[in-house]
Amino acid sequence: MMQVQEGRDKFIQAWGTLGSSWGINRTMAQIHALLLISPIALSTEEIMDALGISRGNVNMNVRSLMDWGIVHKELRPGDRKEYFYAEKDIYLTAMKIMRERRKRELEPLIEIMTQLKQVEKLDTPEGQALTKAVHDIDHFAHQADTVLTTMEKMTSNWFTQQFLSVIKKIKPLG
Amino acid sequence: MMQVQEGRDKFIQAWGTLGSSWGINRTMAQIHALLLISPIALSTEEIMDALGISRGNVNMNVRSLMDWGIVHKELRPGDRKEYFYAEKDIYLTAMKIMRERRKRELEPLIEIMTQLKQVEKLDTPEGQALTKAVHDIDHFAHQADTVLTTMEKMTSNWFTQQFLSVIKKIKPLG
DNA sequence: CCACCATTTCAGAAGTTATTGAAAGTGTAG
DNA sequence: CTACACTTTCAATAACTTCTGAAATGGTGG
Repeated sequence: MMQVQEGRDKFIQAWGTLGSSWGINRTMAQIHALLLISPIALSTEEIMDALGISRGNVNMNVRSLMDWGIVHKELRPGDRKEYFYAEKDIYLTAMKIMRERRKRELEPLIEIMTQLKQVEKLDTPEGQALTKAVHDIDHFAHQADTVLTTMEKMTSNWFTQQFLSVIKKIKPLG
Repeated sequence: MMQVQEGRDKFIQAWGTLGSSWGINRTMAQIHALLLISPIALSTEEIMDALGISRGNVNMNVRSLMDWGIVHKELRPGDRKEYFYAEKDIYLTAMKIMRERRKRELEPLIEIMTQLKQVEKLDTPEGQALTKAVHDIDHFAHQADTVLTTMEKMTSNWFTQQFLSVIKKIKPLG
């Protein structure tokens, strides 16, 4: 049977590979994996040691992960160091990644298509083919945007409801 | 008002940029864009000239696009050259890309998680955190797989129906 | 305001991926 | 079988991305 240490290594390695096949860099994905399976928040040094990478590298990638909103900083009283931990809810994590990609990729695409709709409408085959492609992609992008935005809202509702149901369980005591 | 030539260039450039932010390489995306807005199938040489890239590069990337099933080969009688054209239905294109990514990314992920479920279940915080992460990701991956597979089936049904409705319009004559 | 500890930045090094172009391979017509 | 017209491969190299580590910056307690 596989030992925990071996499992952790495999997990980190697998997540890194998956990350790079999405546009995410290997190290960023590995740091994310490490934090995901760490029960406690880790310092920069601990991440450096665990993955054998430099201080600068950890800093840069941890910052990106925080930009994506899937890793957070923890400050401990009487300690100047920063400790990092990952969002542990995998659905929420996936949703945040989707949200970020929608913003970074879909929105610019829609913007460019809007510009391209300004192309002079010529009745040449070339002109028509371009106009059709732009129209179709614009339409598609808007639909995709709607679907993803709806999913985002559903998730945040679901999240809010979970949160409220937890609150309800506590409140009756007061 | 923007001219057609300027529009084509912008379109190709935009698609290339988008492609690279997804894991697709720039040139592959640009060739796809070029074929998408070309009313006729293009030869290797025509693609080389239009994008200013080498023969080998065109060959490799056109082949990848055909692997994804979004570009096809056309043979003209009495001509030894191969001509390439893109699938013009943007929804079908998107679906084929999804299908391919599901196969290439989600399936390997599920496989690795299945392996990792074999990790010895220890009651240490480390062991528990790993077990939870593996379980959650496995569950999520299966759900995502189901959603995407369902979408694939819906599209192929929709496609079949479109196809059948075209057939129906023709058949009554026979 | 200084000393200290931690974070951030960034230029150069290392590593990775894409591209070229020429050589090898393929298949067909004569 | 050979010449030809194309396609495919692949080693060298170019382009790009990531990583390092040391220096600059930031912020806190004394």
